[in-house]
Amino acid sequence: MTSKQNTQQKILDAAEQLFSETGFSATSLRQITSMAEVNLASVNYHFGSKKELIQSVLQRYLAVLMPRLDGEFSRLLASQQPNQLPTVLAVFIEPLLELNKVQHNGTTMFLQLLGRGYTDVQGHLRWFFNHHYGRTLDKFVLLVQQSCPQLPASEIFWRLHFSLGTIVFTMASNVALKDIAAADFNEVVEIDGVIKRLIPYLAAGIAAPL
Amino acid sequence: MTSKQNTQQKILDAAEQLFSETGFSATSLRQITSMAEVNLASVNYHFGSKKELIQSVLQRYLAVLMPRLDGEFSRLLASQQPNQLPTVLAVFIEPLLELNKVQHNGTTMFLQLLGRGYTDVQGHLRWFFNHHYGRTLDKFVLLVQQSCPQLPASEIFWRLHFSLGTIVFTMASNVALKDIAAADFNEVVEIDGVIKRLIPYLAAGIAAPL
DNA sequence: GTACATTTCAAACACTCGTTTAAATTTGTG
DNA sequence: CACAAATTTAAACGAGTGTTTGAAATGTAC
Repeated sequence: MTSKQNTQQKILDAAEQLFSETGFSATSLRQITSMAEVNLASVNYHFGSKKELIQSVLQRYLAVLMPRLDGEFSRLLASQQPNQLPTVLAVFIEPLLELNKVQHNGTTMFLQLLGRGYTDVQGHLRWFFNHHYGRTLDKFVLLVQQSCPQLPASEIFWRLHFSLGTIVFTMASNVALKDIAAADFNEVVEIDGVIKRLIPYLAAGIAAPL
Repeated sequence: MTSKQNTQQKILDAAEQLFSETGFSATSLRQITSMAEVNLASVNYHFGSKKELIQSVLQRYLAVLMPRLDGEFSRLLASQQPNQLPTVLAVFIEPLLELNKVQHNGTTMFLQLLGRGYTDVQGHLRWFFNHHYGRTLDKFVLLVQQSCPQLPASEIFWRLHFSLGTIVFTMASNVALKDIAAADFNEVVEIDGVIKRLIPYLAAGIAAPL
């Protein structure tokens, strides 16, 4: 029993690291099992298929993150007056940073994985996410609409998708961007720094005058 | 001679469509040559390798786009006083729209390809782009710096990459977004309309207070 | 029309991929 | 200890990948 847990965990750990570095489809099961020091066939034995392994890797983060997010959103929605947009964004982003206390490099890896999910394999992952966590996302959209009453809903729709593009793209190319920043500006940037830079940028864009 | 031109062109056309739809590495040479109705080996004969084919596909757009951009940037730089940020962005985006007059779906495909270049194969494409068009890009960064003298160069670096994410992601999911907007808001949006919406959003984000 | 260069073509190469199989091993239980 | 269930293991499978090869076909120039 301990060895089963051990094998599954070792596979998940290696997979999440390689997936976030190289992407889902570019990472082979042989790379994963080699890094995890387990047998190749154990992925199919424990998870069924590579597809299900990908979902399991994401699920480990989402199971921690989404209930927290849902709670925070409900809390903000309960307040009588509309919330400030930077507050809404911060409440969205803080549980992301909390992931670091659960797992080493949690936020970085999860957001890179999320970005990979959009750019790599769109199909089954998007369905998986919407099916399980669509309700929570609706709450967030409602919060933003309350913060920007001057904007029509359609404009908010577009601007939230613009923002999603920024987040996904930034996290998917996270490592490359950090390297360039280090080379060009002698900057050492951690994920927290990137996210802190992201909030004022997104808030200004979403609330921009028409 | 005509058949050689024909084969190369047919390969480039099929490759650019499949690359933008599926990504570089997920698209096989057999898919490309099958769609182009040419022999498998002709890719290696005419382009050398898949890697060089990818670069040729991008080069066909860049050869049209970058000289135009370079000219516009030089023109703006020649003016004595700094330019307004929305002006700089508009000058950057308008040549992108010009691509549509050169090739069918030019802008959409090119930006999707650009996005793939960042998320798929980082290595040789980034080198290729910087090596050939780094000077032009520097002019654009300089223009933005002149428009936002209060921002440090490193902050502008990050915000420009945030903006690139928005552009790439929006264009990559262009079709899906237009469908959702039409269904949810009874909006009929063309690519020009999306880009017009982008400019105030990006300008506000880039110029956001620190 | 012959000679030469260019281009096309089918076939094979060497390799990697995710998955399956069946035997060997470890583990839990009566 | 013995039996059965769970797990690990090495090997192979079939399919797909980019690339190479050498002969056939086509085009060009004398």
